[in-house]
Amino acid sequence: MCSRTKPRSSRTGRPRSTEADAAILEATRAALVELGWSKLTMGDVAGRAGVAKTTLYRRWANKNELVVDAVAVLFDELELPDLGSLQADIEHVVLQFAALLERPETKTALMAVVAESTRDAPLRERIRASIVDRQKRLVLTGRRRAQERGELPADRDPEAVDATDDLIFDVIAGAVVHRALVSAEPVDENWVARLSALLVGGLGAVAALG
Amino acid sequence: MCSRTKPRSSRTGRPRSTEADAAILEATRAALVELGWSKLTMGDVAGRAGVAKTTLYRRWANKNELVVDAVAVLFDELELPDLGSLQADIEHVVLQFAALLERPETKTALMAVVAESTRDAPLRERIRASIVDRQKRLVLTGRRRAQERGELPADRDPEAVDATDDLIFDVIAGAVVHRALVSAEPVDENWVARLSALLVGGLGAVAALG
DNA sequence: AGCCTTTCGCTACGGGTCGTAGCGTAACTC
DNA sequence: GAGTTACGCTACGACCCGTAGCGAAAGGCT
Repeated sequence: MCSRTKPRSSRTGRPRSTEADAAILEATRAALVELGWSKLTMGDVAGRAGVAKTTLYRRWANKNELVVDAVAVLFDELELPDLGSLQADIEHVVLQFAALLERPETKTALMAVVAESTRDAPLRERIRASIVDRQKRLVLTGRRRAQERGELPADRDPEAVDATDDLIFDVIAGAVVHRALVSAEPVDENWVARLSALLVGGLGAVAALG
Repeated sequence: MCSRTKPRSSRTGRPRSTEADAAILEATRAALVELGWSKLTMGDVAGRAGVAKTTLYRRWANKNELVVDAVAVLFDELELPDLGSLQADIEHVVLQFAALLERPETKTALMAVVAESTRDAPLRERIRASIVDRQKRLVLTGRRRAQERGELPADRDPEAVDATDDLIFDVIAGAVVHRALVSAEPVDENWVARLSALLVGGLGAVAALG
């Protein structure tokens, strides 16, 4: 980020209103809660934010990118405190992620923008940078801690480690999303306990693959 | 299905054209491939199918339900041949499911209708009945076969069995979808081998929870 | 201060899609 | 043949999109 000669407001002229930025993103989340993704319109968001519609289009090219930015900040809440065991860490982060998916803003927006991203590479990259990578970092630190505790063996083949990290990430995030949005059933302690038991029990078998 | 007094074409009057049904669903899939979910319009589908727009609205209330029906038939391809071991069965069905998700019709449509279903209970039920349950059945038969082979212990607590079936379903389907659509990386033999190893290795730990 | 540049709110617009209504015609049942 | 329903077609109001043009506001630069 900020890699190309820092064109921050291009140095001259009237600067972008940061209050407008915040108001627009806040209005977008409010509109997502009330209307949902499909009925959200740019004009409605502009009205809520007390801003002209043209001001939205100066900042975001379309509804998809606006919604990604509006929802991305919610994923800053995700943290991974050290609870002393791999299983406890997993259960904590899964419950956190599930709580995030229960919020109406994310519930209606996340799948929608992912669906759009299948035909829009820039959008896919934006989602990856502002949402997906932020979650994936949790997997890396969780594994590192488990290795420091001796719950997992130290790294041997770095490629295998990366592949396993990718797998665990897709399994955890995918399972929670599928449970919450497709099966539409609660992510409660019972379910989380089973999922974490599956992961902790299965990680040894995966590591044995080398 | 057909539970309420079988109103099949209500007995009198001109019957619905089954050719039109097929043409519309086929046209919907073609439009999904060419245009994707967001740019697909009812008028365009009607034109492709050689049918008036009003004919579409007599059958489907909106774009969501039409697309669900158009995509649902693709999930009939999913089968679970007995390959002799739980791990082989898992790997086969995962590769099948991944191939289905690689098709542009399903890739663009599946996440979109799931996103819509978060605010549309009838749509959610339609997806469950015509797509989700069809996949879930594979998990049940896979488990049953593994038990018959002795790879998994016989049932004790039926509630625990149901909970584990639900978990396995969400983990497999969720992981594949997340890998294919969110991470946007290939579901290849390497990845599938790791996933199935994780599942087979972890199932014992889950069963121990009772 | 004055000039330049950019953003702002506002209005208006053409283009497109939605979902429905109304019509005359076609197809099937009794 | 009479009754009923589906069909194709056209037209329509309503809505949303994304942009253009305007004068005014808010900064930087000399």
